[in-house]
Amino acid sequence: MAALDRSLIAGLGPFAGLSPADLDDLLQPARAMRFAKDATVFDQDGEARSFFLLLDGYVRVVRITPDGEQVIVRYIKDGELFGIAAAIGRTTYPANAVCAVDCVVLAWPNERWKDLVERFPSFGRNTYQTIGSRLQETHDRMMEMSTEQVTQRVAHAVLRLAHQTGRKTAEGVEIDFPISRQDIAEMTGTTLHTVSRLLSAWEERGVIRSGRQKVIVTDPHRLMLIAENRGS
Amino acid sequence: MAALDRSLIAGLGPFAGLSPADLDDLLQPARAMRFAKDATVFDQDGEARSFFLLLDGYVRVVRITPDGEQVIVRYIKDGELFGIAAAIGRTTYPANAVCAVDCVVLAWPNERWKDLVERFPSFGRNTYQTIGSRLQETHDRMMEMSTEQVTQRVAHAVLRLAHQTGRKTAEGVEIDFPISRQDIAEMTGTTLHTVSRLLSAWEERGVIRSGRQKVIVTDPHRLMLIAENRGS
DNA sequence: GCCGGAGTTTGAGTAAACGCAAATCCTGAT
DNA sequence: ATCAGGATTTGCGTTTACTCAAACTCCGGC
Repeated sequence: MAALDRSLIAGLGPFAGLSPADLDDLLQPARAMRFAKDATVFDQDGEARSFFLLLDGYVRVVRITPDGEQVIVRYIKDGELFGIAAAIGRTTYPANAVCAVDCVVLAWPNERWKDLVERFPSFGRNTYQTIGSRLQETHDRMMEMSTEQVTQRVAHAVLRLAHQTGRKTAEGVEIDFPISRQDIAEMTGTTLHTVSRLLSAWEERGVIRSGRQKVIVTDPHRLMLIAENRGS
Repeated sequence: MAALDRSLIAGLGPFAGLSPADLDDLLQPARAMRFAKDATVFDQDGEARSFFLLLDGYVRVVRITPDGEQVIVRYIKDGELFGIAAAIGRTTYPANAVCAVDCVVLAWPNERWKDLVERFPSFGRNTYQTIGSRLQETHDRMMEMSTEQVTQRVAHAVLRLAHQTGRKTAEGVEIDFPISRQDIAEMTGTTLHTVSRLLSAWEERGVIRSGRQKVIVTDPHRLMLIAENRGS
């Protein structure tokens, strides 16, 4: 196997502040892998053997309830670490990771975690910061679930997706991967029917354009007003 | 000021695996503080100057929404760290910390965080593990909020409190600090009215005994069935 | 012992969102 | 070009839990 090139990961958040030589060292134990759309990178409760960096694509992190319902925890975009159970002392993965599109992934064996963090402290710090901001985000979503009604939650979710993974087009900001009504429902704790009704109403009023597994936000400001419960 | 005695923290989870000498070192920069019931240890968005260990009492971690609603994120019990913004690279506290009863707290200046973690790596590992399990717990609650209805959420919350902070009495397991219907509502994303109706119904059926700011679980098994949506 | 106020209970009406059902649309595969 | 199946839309009845309102209870302080 040819060595991986350091340019793959140079400049990515988790590796900020590392020298070219460090990057080479860090890449040494990593393996590159490809996954087709809808393939799972790891399974909930499966033994955590590796931690991952998403080089290209989008990964959906999904938890399954005891009675089979799905909840989408977050979307991972390229440049982000995921499956970092090792960092917090877990031995199994807490959720499924499913590719929303074809993906390219780097995988490190979990045994190397301790070693790598010791040799590259800034990598450790960056990773813990990532975990911290995810904890923060999760709290934010928990607050939304507690205090907002469905309309606002869906508006917030769409705005968040557009902001984090949006791609500018002629019509507006388009969410950069295929996303169904069902997906949005699983992010916001509602049903695909309700999501469909909301999106239809917003399209009516020119706030978004949408189609099969596609959402384009054409009037972010208006959508923000809806999210804040201050707009039509 | 007299030096703090290492027996204060010996045996607590965050300090597992440290020698008596290490404990003394660790305590060196710490200050003990007392807070009366309802006093706030730190404020949401306030500059994070310290991180804390709860020596005695119970602390409620509360987030306030932009329009003033409160959401109880978690309860801290004695022996737990809290306000560890520094560990995840934050400079402000993400929530309020309010004493549910009179409390005794140790506070370390945030500047010492990096230093302490470097000198006592096991302390760092334990702390990150704590953060990890809180992330986990938060995800669990988010799933509950997404997929369960109010009855089950309240049942789960009461069970969790009884389990984590319960005190055995003649009648059953009593939650160890004063907790109002309003508090339970703010933990589960509902209203005090609905909580009151549920508790009354459960008391009717002998599952709990309750009073002013007091809840005793007399039939945990039955309550668990309710939480799983498999019981009356 | 009395009083004030926070905490709690309970009722009635209402609104939000779900569940079910059926029709339609769209896309990728053949 | 056709077709099958997933995705979406939409209507309708129902349920859940909220809101508003009012009464009640109990504890702590004077």
